[in-house]
Amino acid sequence: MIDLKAARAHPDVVRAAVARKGGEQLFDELIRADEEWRQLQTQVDELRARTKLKGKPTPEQLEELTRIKGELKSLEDQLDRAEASMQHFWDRVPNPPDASAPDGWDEGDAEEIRRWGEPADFGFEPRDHLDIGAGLGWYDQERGANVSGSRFVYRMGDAALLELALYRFALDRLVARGFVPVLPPVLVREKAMYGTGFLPTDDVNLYYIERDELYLTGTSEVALAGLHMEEILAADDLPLRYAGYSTCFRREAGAAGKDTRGIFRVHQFDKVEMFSYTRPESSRDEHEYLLSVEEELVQELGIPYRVVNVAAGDLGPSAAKKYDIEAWFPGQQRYREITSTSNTTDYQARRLKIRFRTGERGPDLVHTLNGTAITARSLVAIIENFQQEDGSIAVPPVLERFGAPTRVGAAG
RNA sequence: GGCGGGGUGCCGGAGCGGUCGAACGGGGCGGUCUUGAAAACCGUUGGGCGUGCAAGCGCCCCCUGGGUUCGAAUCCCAGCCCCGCCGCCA
Repeated sequence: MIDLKAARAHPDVVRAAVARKGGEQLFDELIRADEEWRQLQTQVDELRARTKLKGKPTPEQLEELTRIKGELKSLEDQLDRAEASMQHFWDRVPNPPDASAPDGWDEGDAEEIRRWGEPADFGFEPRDHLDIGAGLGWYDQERGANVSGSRFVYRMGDAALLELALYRFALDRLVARGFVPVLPPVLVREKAMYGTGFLPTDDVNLYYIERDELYLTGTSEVALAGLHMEEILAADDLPLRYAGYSTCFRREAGAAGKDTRGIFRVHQFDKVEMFSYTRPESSRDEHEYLLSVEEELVQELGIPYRVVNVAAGDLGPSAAKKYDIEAWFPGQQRYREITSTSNTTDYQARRLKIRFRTGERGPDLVHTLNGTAITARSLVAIIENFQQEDGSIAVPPVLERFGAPTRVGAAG
């Protein structure tokens, strides 16, 4: 949710910002509904004040009370409806994008910030991860589809070990930086999903267990953000940094026909996710920090990549600013997203009611940020970038001590 | 799944249906005392919303949502959560 007080004080400014995400209609509706709600609120408050009596009422007072209560009843019904309407739009107006997020609406409008590393010159026709793993029994799409449907894949053999090594590697590096490692729940209640901003706008992409009224999380961001919901944190504890490892579930509605090959886009994958709670004035620095951690991890693995600043219109509802790291994928001959870090400012914190004690004034909302450390997609990048002509993979040495096989797919 | 107990402020813990946003203790903060600290003493200390430049004023909140009542933290119903015991099963 956006800052309503700021929206009332400077509607033009907020409207213009939100318009870069296509939210100007919703914003106008919100302002209109808010005015109606406030007007009714004032009326109701005044009436209620008149019903406040100490001790037993006299017969005349009783009569007066009955009259006021009748009036209150209908006014309160109106107030409830007005509030519901206001809340409806408030839930949907997106977080205003940061001024430094470029204009635009899709991937092509992202601004490239820098490149690192050189795509390898193979001297042979590079294959994609599926071709490479084919003879090695790494990825079984057919049986995955048979058991679970399309976009479900078995990862087996050395591919499984490599993946686990990658997660353990990321966790190790994050713990060394002071992140608290977490194995979070992947089934969450509606309020956690709502608070993180995936509901109500993104519900087609969520798996839902109707019987227990629980949602499967598409990222551990949900459980990590929910970890402190409805809490007032101590200022001295900030920033709080967590590293969550979990399986992620996404319906990928609207992605039909896209990236159908291999494990690039699947309904279920694993991820190590960073999540920070900060003071408002620190979130920009924290965002740069999360990006730097992501880059260090990718650099340590030696994967060539570029960093892009995602266009305002391509941000989700929660993010004010987002950096993607796009790795070079030789099998596709282009850069594709492997990690993403967002500053959601106070948007999630307001929904989740996460505040911190300021000392002077009352409690203030924290800012929350998230960033991918490693996903299975990074493994795809490794397989494709470090493939050898003989079909083996030159595994990044750092992964060995985390259980990766030293040479995989080797002919000899 | 069955039975029982319980959910009150930062924590512990009271609360005949009206004078309770809430006793008392602890903690925090400010002060007195002290060379400094401790102890002692005094004071202070929940959140949200509306309105106002502000001081302030008003409304709402004692797990959540309904209900009874002129009036509910206190009574009734439903839900959620926590604790204990039994059963079943990873």
